[in-house]
Amino acid sequence: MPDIVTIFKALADPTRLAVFNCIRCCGSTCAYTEGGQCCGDCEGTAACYIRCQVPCAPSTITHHLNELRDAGLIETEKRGRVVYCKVKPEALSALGAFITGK
Amino acid sequence: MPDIVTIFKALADPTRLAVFNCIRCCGSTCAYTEGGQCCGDCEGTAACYIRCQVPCAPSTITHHLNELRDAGLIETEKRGRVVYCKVKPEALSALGAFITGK
DNA sequence: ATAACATTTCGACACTGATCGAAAGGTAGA
DNA sequence: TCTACCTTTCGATCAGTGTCGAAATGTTAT
Repeated sequence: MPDIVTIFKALADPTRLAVFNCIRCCGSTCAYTEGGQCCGDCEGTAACYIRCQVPCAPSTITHHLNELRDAGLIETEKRGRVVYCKVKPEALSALGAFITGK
Repeated sequence: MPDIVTIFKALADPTRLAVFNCIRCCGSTCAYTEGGQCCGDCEGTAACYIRCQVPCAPSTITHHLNELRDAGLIETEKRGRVVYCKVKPEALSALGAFITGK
């Protein structure tokens, strides 16, 4: 269980926060490269999903996904050549605990 | 009203988070340099309070207090040569809104 | 097998920011 | 006024990290 500073650090970059929100708004699972079920922009396409929402190089996306995973904010699962992500509710619980003063 | 990334950034440093927690645990007001009412370590003394809890140079404390204030996390008030700080509940509310998904 | 595609690794670069010491600015008390 | 004290400003240093392109890895389809 990562500490609260690590969680804050993971969310303290605008690009990475956008990636996190993107994963989050897809519901429980989110295809890294499949057409999105949310926001509509990528609907039906097979092009990169997150990259469409958050324009930056693929290697940068990988970097941010690693940071989010290491902070315990998301889980990733690789199926074929596509990575699926979902938010870990425990991390949000840790944030909630911080707000209420533990 | 500062955005959520700014708030995360302000809390993403261990030293600054310690400063914030120190201010927070004093209740609504906290003397920067007066003896503390919490934690006990500084009780009765007139020496620097926050610096006793968070050992670093005075200029570093000033820097972190500025960051926290600019992020809307605390309010500061100078009375004489002493700075008094208190947490702004609105900032914690903004964090709560992020957790619940706005 | 070969091509196309999704992702990762690696190296490099630029920028941000945490930290300190020295000096300056204000304030309270002798 | 003079002194002691709390705080801030300034400049410098140094580590961390966000970003990218190129190359490598692994997977699916032709």
